Amino acid sequence: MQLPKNYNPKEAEIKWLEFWEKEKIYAFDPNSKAEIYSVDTPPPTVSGKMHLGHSFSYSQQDFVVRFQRMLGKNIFYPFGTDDNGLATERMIEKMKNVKGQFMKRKEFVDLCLKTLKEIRPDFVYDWKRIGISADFSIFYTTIDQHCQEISQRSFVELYKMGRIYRKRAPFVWCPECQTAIAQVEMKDNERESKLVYMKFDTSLGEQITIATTRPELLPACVAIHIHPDDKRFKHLIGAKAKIPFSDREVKITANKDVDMEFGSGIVYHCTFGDMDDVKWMEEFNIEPIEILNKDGILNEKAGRFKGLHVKKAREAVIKALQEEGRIAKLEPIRHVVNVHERCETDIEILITDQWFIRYLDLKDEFIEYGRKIKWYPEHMKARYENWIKGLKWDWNISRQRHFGIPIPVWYCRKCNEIIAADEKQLPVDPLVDMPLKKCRCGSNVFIGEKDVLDTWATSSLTPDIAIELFKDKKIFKKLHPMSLRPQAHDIITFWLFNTVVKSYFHHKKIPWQNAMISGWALDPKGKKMSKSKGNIIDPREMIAKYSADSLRFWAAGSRLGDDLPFQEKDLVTGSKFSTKIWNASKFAFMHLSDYNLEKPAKLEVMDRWILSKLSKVVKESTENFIDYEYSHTKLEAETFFWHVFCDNYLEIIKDRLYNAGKRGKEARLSAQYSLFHTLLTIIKLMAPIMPFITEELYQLYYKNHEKIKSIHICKWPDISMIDEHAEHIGDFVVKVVEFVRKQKSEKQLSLKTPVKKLTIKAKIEEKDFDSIEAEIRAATTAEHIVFEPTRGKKTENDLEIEVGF
RNA sequence: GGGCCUGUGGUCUAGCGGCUAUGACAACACCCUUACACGGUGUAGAUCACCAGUUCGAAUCUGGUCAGGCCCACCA
Repeated sequence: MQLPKNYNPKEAEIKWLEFWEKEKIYAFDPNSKAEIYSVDTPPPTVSGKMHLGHSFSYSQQDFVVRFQRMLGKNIFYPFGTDDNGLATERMIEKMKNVKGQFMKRKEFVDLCLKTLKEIRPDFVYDWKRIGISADFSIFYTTIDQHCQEISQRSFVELYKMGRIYRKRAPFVWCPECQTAIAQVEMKDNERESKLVYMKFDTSLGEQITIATTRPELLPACVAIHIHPDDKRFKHLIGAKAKIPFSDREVKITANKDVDMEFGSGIVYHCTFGDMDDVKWMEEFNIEPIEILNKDGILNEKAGRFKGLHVKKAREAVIKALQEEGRIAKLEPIRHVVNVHERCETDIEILITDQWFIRYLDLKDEFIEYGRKIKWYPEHMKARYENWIKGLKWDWNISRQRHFGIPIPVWYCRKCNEIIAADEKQLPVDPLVDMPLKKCRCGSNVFIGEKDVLDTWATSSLTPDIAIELFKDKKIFKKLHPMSLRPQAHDIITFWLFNTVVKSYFHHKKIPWQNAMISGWALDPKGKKMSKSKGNIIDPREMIAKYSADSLRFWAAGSRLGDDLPFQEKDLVTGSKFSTKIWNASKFAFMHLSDYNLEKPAKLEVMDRWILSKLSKVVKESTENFIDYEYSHTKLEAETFFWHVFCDNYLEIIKDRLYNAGKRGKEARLSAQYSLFHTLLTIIKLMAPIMPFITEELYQLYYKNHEKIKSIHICKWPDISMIDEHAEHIGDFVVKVVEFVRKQKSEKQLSLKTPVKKLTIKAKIEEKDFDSIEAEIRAATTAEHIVFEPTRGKKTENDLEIEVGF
């Protein structure tokens, strides 16, 4: 069998992708009796492009899945895309140059759906291209009817449980997107700003100075706070302060939350500058004064500043204060403001009607559930618990957007009663559909809820969504809880946590037994990759330049959970590995063309040596893979292949393979047998990491013998041919060979140069030496060998070698 | 401010109680050896961030310091 000189990954990888799909190699079999391994695959957010971080973490989960498949398990590995929500909405607005808010909802939603349909196949192809072995026929998109139904059903069930409520409450709001956003959707932006020192009159006659970065909220000031221990000001507690530009007076109250060091040491309490303001509002039972509209423009309650946008109002208030001589000073300040991560707009806190899931009373249960899940790596659990302990708000699930899953409720026009959809009628669009029953008051005139569900309210149901693609209820029992949730560490606090929450409510069970948490791909300097920094690496370019296998090989180089700085040269390593295994296989297949699986009566020492070492590698690799330590498996297989198998074993057996006449047919057969099994095992060990080239090599030679369609459904190697004695002798041979090589190298001689006389003194039995003398002779090109066994006190490692040229 | 993680030759990395501390890339020297020059063999290069402790013995365990990363909170 003659292999082409070079391996061409560009052609081969596409060929095998098509083969796997056509032959349904990764299909889940709902009727199989084999143990199931089910995966709650993260649905990537459709953005038209896979980024390097995706290829990193999805490769890592794929290593594990492919390993589990080779253990003979029935793999349930669905694939979905997350294309519901604000991210998609903004993407479509950009792509199509439209604004959702100026369109009819239906029209906009249709445009989104149509556009998604166009771009989705390309997007999903990126995942196929890196060799993700999901069953792409088990497919969902979080905006499809199936997901809508499940998501709305979850809402209705929770509503019936009394877990969902609607409340008018202060909440984080994006004036640009005009929707409520969650805590996790915010990010910090550092900014140059002015700290404004404003002078207020008090009922005691003296003036006080208050420092703020938000002077425009002046008309919304509801109180002044002073620390009760602040000697400078405590006499003012109980007095009143007059709000400039209005007739209002507010109370000066004692509040121990005040930081006496910041600004002037006096806080003005507005509606709402930050979350503290909200907290104090409740604590002191103060009525808010809402001066901001949803678009960030001040309303009539702002008096003379009405109609101005926040930023304009800020300047206007400063100017007005200056005119009245009420500015003590303006201090430049660098501070951090919260912005909406999608559009980088400063967030506001507004009082709006929102839907919430009540869950703060269940923190202990959620922590308990987290402890039932096995975390890989374990320390990631700490992040989960930390997050729960710090939770302060119920889960806001409503968004004031167009594109999303509608909240399935109506309001009775007559009595304002909330009517939830009937489970039978799901999915519904309350703006189009009507409830099945009349209101209790007898009315049948309803107003549909306009709000949609936040995307996490749906993606927290991915286990249900994926499993229910099979209508058979028995399947659910087999698949739930799922075996594995793979994901990256940045979304532990929402996607992972939210899924646990939903599973708690709907199933009273953990959603999965194991969670494997990947790290991040960082830029070469170890910094996070982001568009704004311009340090993005496009995985597609890397695949085109190297190969998907090389990219995966790189991703296997980092331990689970660790971040990995990207260096392009690391992809070269993967490609080199491919070349090496290609060439080694070329050699092996050449010498195995006449081999027919016969087992020799007796295995030569060096063959027992390699098989024994291989057995240990297999054992270690398997154990590591079971613990999600694919990087160890990769490293071990790599090192064994390159340095034990290629550098030494192949060199040593060449003589037997080429010179059967001199060394004997049995000796050659023994080498063939070992070569066959060792290489096959190496290819299998590497198959989860490098699925393409291993498939290519398998199909070229081994398939004829193994009779299984693809290497990826072959059995994971299980060999135990440990032979300590052979290892000892074999190691001795390698030491001698290496020593001679070194001598030749130092004398700048070709490795072919014959050795006239090779003298070896070692603690090896003569009969053992006889068994490998021919191997040493061939591998060192020695013409004459003198062997002296050493006895007595010398340790086993004692070895004296003399090389005479 | 709280939590978690990390700190090993120029770069990345293995090791996580006991050997002259892995390996890759880069550098240098040599070798076209019948799988591979997209290769092979070798050489040089690390006081394992710093300090203290536990121990017969620490890169490895404990405490502290410093530096970096991530998450959370705060920033009136």
